[in-house]
This record gives sequence, C-alpha cells and structure tokens, in this order.
Amino acid sequence: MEIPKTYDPKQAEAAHYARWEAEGCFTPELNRDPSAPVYTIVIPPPNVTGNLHMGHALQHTIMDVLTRYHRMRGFRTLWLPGMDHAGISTQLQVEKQLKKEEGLTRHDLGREQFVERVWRWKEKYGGEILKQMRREGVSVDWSRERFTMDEHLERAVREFFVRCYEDGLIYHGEGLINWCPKDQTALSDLEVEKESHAGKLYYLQYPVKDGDRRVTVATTRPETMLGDTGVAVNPEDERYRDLLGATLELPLTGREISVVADEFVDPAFGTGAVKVTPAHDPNDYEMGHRHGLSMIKVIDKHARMTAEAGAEFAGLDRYEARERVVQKFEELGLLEKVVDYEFSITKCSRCRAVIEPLVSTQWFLKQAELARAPLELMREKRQPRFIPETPYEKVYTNWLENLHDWTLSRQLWWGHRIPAWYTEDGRTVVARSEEEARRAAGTDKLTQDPDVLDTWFSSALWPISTLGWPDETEDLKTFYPTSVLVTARDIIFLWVSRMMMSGVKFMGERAFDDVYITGTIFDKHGQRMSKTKANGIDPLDVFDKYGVDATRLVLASIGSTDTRWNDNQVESYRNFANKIWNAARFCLMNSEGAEVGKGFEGEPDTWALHDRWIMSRLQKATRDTSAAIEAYDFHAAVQTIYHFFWDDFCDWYIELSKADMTAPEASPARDAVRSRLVTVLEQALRLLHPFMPFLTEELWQRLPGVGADSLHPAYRESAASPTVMLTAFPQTVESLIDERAESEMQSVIELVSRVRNIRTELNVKPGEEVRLFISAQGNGLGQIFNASLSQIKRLTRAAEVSFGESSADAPRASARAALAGGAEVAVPLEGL
RNA sequence: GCCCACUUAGCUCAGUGGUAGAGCGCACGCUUCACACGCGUGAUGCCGCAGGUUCAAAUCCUGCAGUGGGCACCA
Repeated sequence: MEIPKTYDPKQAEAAHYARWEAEGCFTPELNRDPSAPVYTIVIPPPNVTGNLHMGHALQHTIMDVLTRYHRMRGFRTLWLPGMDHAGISTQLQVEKQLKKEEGLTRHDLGREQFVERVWRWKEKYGGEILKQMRREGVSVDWSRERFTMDEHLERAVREFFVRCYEDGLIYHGEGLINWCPKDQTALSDLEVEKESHAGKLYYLQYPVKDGDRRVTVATTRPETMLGDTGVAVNPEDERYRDLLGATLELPLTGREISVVADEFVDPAFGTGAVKVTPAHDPNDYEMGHRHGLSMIKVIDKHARMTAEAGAEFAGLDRYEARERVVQKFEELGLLEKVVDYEFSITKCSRCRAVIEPLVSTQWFLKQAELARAPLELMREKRQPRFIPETPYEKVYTNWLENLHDWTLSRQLWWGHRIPAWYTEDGRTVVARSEEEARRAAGTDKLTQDPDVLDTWFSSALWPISTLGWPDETEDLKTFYPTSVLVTARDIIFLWVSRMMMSGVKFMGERAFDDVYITGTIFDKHGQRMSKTKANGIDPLDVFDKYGVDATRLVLASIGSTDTRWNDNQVESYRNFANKIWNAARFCLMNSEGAEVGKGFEGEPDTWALHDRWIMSRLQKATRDTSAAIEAYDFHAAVQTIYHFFWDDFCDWYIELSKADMTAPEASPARDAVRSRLVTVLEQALRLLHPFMPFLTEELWQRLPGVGADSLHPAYRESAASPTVMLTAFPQTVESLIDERAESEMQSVIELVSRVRNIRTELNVKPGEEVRLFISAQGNGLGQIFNASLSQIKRLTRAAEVSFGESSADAPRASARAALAGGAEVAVPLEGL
C-alpha cells in the first residue's frame, strides 16, 4: 500500500466533511436506540456579518469535542447551529455599502425597501462564517439551522414580548437611557463601556439670590448646567445647612433653582454641593425625581444644544457649548478654578462615540423580577453549574442580584419590530399580530411602533425558540433543557443570564445544565486580539499552515484558561498528527493478515508481557480520557492521549513488536502480532476522534477489518456508511488493567534506558554492538528480562546478554547502572 | 474605591499537602529498513516576595508586590 511519508491535512479535510453531512451523521435521528440518553448544545449564534475568529474556533472546538464524544457514547446528540441577525452591526454594514455603491442613505430608500435590501445582503454576503465553520469540522445538525429572524423565531419573540407585557414585566415609558449620537439609537447598559478619561473638573459658582454669597459646584460637564434645576447637598453638611431651601440664580439662564438635601451627596467630594441636571445624568435623574425637580432637556439626539439651552447655545455641539459656558463663567467671574481630573466616560461599545444620557420614551423590561427564579435555582439546586466555577458562578449571581430595567427598544430598522400598535386616540395595544391588535383595539386605524427590539432579546430565547417554542414540539420536549452552553465570558450577562431567565419563565426549567466559559486568547505580547489593532490571528490561516486537527488540539488544550497564542504549540501538534500518520502507515505497511479486533484472544496471562502492558496502558488512557472530557478538563484529555500514543504505543509497543510484525514469512503468529497492532491503533483513533476528526477518519477508513459491524449499536441500523465518528468511544475494561505487567514492563524500560544512557556516556557508536551483564539477584527480574530478551537486545543493540547472581560476576572493567529492585546492569568496556 | 484571578524551566502552559512536569527551545550523538514534522541521551527551576499552620507547603492561611479582569452613583 502506497502511503505518503508526510500527513497532508488538506487532503483529509477535503475528503470527509461533505460525506458526513450528506449521510446525516450529524443528526440525532441517526441514533436508533429509543432509550438513548439525550445530549444537546445550541451554538452561540455568530453574527450574520461575522467572520471566524480564534474565539469562535476555540468555542467550536470545545463544543465539537463534547458533541462527538457523546455521539460516540451513544447519546441522541444534537448540536444546533444558527446565526444572529445582529441588529446594529448588520444595519450599519448595509448602510455603508449603500452609501458606497449608490450614494444613498437608508432614508432615501425608505424603511420597507431598506429592510428588503438587508435581506438581500444577508442572502448574498451573510453567513460567510457558516462556510468557515464547516472547515473546522463542526458536527452540527445543519438540517436544524436557525436564524434569529426566521419566521418562527420572530413568532417566538412576539409571544415572549406579549406575555411579558401581559405579566406587567414589559412597559412603555419615559426613562433616562444611553443614547448613541452616532448610531442614533438607545442602548442598554450592557452595550456601553466605561472608559477612563483624562479630563477636567470645573468649579462653577452659582450666586445665592438676594445676597452676595455663592455656592460652588464641581462638574466635569459644564454645558449641562444650562439644564440644571437644582443644587443638592448632604443634609448633614454643616457648611450648607443654612442654605437648604435657598434660591440660587443659575447663571446664563436667568433661572432660579433651589438647594435641596439628598443623602446621595458625598460631603467629602468636590465642594459638597452638586449641580442637578435631571434630564442628562442618571444620578441627577433619580435625585430630580426624589425632589420633584423639573427636567429641562438641553441636549438633543445629535448631541447638540437645544433651544431650551438658550439662544446663545442652541445648535452648538456639546463640546463647543462646554467651551462657551466655561468662557462665559470666566467672564462673569464665576469660574472658581479648573483642575485636571481623571474620570470615566461612557462610550458606545460598537462605534466608540461618547454616549449621551437622554430622557426618552422607550420600552423596558423589568429584569429584576425575571431574575428571581434563576437566583432561586442557583441557590437551591446550584443550576447551572459553571465551569470554571470561580469566578463565574459568583459573577452571574451578583449580576442577577443587581439588575436594572432593560431598555429594549432600538431606533433601528433591522430587527424584530416591536409588536405594539397605537390607536389614533392614543391607546397602546400589544399583540401577536396586527390582526390581533385590530381586534383588541376595535379599530383598523393603527400605527405600529417604529422601533425594533434589542438583538439580545431574541438571543435570550435561542435555546427554546430554536427547538420550536412556543409550540410544544417534539424537539422541545426531547432536547430541552440543553446540556451545556459554551461561550466566552463577556456575554455572561448579555446572554447567558437572560437565556436562563426566559428558559425558567417559559419552560419552568434551566436552559442548560452546565455553562462552560472559554478562556481568552491573546496575541504573543499579551494583547487582546482586535480588528483595530490588527493583531488577530486568523484561524483559517492556522488551519492552512498546520491543519485543522492540530489547531483543534491546541484549542482544546487552552479550554478555559487565558493564554497567549503560540504557533509553536500548533507546530508541535502538527508533528503529533504526523506521528500518528506514520505509526498508522507503518502498521498498514505490515497489515497483510491483520484484522482489527483480533490478536488478543485467550486469557491475558498467556499473552506476552508487552501485550499485557499495552492493553493495560490503553485501559488507563481510555479511563483517564473519558474522565477528563466528562470533567471538561480537555487539557488533561489531550495530554493523556498524546502520551499514550507517542510514548507507550510508538516508542515502546511498536518497537517491541517490530521484529515479529516484520517477519519475512507469513504465519499465524505474525498475523496475530499485526492484528494486535491495528487493534490498539484503532482504539487510539477512536479516543482521538473527538479532537482530531479528519486525521482519524482518514486513517480509520484504511484499517483492515473495520466496517458496519464496527459502529456503535445505536447507529448500526442507520443507513450511514462506516465511519469512526459513529463507533463506540472505547470503554475501560477494568480486568485488563494489569499493574503487575506495568511494573514489569517498567523494569524492562528502565533496563533499556540505563543501557542507552551508558552507550551515550561511553560514546559507543549507534551501529556498534555491546554485551550486557545483568545481575538480578534472584528477585524475579531475571526471568522477566529473559522473557523479553530479543526485544532488549534489539533496543539496546546488544550482541549478547548474560545473567549472573551478583554484579561481581561481571568483568571488572564495566560501566554499571543500578536498576530498581536491586538489580544491576553492566556493560563490559572491553572491545569498545 | 470594592471584589476576583493570575505570578512554576529561556518561551507557552500543566500540576498538586509528601523526592518539581509537558511541549517548544537548548546541548551532544544519530540519514537505525513508520516518521529528521524523526530517534537516542542530557542540561535547566530558592514553583513572585515575606511570614504563618503542619511531621511535611509550589500546593492551605495572612500580608506585600507585579500583571490582568470584573463591579461601582462619587458630581
């Protein structure tokens, strides 16, 4: 059989995926065992605009290992793929293209046409990542692929919205929200980021009416003073006690505002007096409500000053206004001082524009109430189980305990339209459809709310909506709750917790048993990979260079730890892949007469030492690999298989078997040796398959004696052709664990190693043969060595081996090495 | 400000109450009939610092330092 000396990953990668997919190997229906346990993962849906990055590759590898492992264990296994419509991101991308290619804005097209464009864009350019995922080898069930804007999922979203509205969890009202002046939409607290900023703190003086006293307030945003409707001090603050209730003349506006007392104010900070701008600051908004202060909106949606800011400022950008205000205060002699000050500003996490807090009418969801059930679930049943448990369980719990209302509405066109309609007489109707709304409203004259929902709203339903909710589908009954959610830590709040909330609310059960949080992959300098820094490593490039399987081993090893990307690691696993290839190649070159599954007949105590030994090692490798995967310790799993394959199987077992398997004459004994080799190899390929699907399939297909009978019983009745992915994952046979064989074999290994060491120390040429003198002192070792004599001679390049009772029997001029168990080996120097 | 994690060989990382590990790199020797993406042999670490608990600590506790992360309403 002609097999290339070097493994070519591309060839194997191109050969198998399409067949697996076409034959339905990824679908749970393939499992014909009605009593099979169920294993389910829903993929974190990548953005329709997205491209594969290392974080995806890491998550997908972990999910695929788990999926393939459970499938081989006979579980009815579903890994459900899909994509997210990614509201803002997609809309911006299409707008950009529209501008570039046709010089148009979305407003030129109008809403309906624009949305139509987005759909067309999605069909043409979207979902690039799905093709890239096939490259990774992900065994997802493409027949169940979902998109968050699918008709059915849209229905689920409306159902969810309506039910929450009916339960009083969703409300429409005025609130202070994060407004992105660039993207022109409201954002939730999770879509903005705090960033430290070296700015200034301005001390402004407000004159007290009817007196010459002034109250000094400190602010980082002087322009907002135009909207001040009060000044707050701590009620305990002696300095201002006499001013409580006093009236101040707000400079530049001619407005009179009063001094109020509020516990919130920290007397130790600044001057102890705080200007209050209820319409443009979250804390001031709260304070304003507490004291009945009026709200004056002085900044608009484009972050420009409004008419209410005064004629002199109207239309100015907020930063221009800031300069103007400060200048005016200076002219009036009311600017006490300006000091450098570092504080945090809030930015849009998408476009980095500075967020403007605005008072606005939006749709909100009271998350605090939804969070109760998940919190209880965690308290009482410890569900879901986080891996790693620290710190994520606490992070999750703390967040749920401190929830604010979620701003749901977005002033965008691409997304799930809010199912709310308004009548001409100002009533609001929330319904599952326009017809339902008409019936409820008793009129046809309805206007639907123009806004769409936050993208994460539909994501929150992903585990249930993809399985058919709100319908009671078979899939929902069978596959919910899901087994594990694998994702990155930055969406624990945005997504994980919200799926739990909706899952518990509507299904009465956890959305997933476990939550596995992957690590973060940094570049070699420890920097986060990002588009702007252009330091990202493209997984596809790594696949091209080293192969998918090698990359997957690295990613599986990374698992949940933060790590710096290192090509060396991939190279090392590329070498491992090549090692596997060549070990298999060697077995196949000597496979005439061999058959997988044979060669280990009879009682183990009739087998040769190294045969008992390798079977024992295989059992332990199997046991340890399974245990590691079950415990999500992928690093340990990879290490176990790596060392079993390379150290035990290649370095020792193949070497010990070599002479017999390459015997020139065919014989039942030679067939048996060859069968043992391919049998162990085949088991190793099964162990490796969840991690290295392509290489293992490529080799498995070539093994003699594998076929339909090799499949796991659950898949034998299916129409799928034989494939390693549907074989049974090896089960540990405890009776084959043979500590005695391992210890005896260890003695042989030690003997060989000591002799090799002596050869090196003495500079004996590799081709030169030595003599060995072994003194085993009647402790049983002599018999063991004697039984493995031919192998020992071969591995140490010894021409002859003699045994004696004591080391004194060896020639005086010998290099000696002590062996465990009191034995000694001597290499006579004579003739060297 | 509060909280958390991390700190182990030159590099990237495992590990664990009982004689320090892997891969890469390094040194030396090998075209030994599967593999030079290989084979053999070897060197390398006050396991961040300082205390404490223990017969025994890299491992548990306390403090400190450095790095990273999360949270926070300090105008």
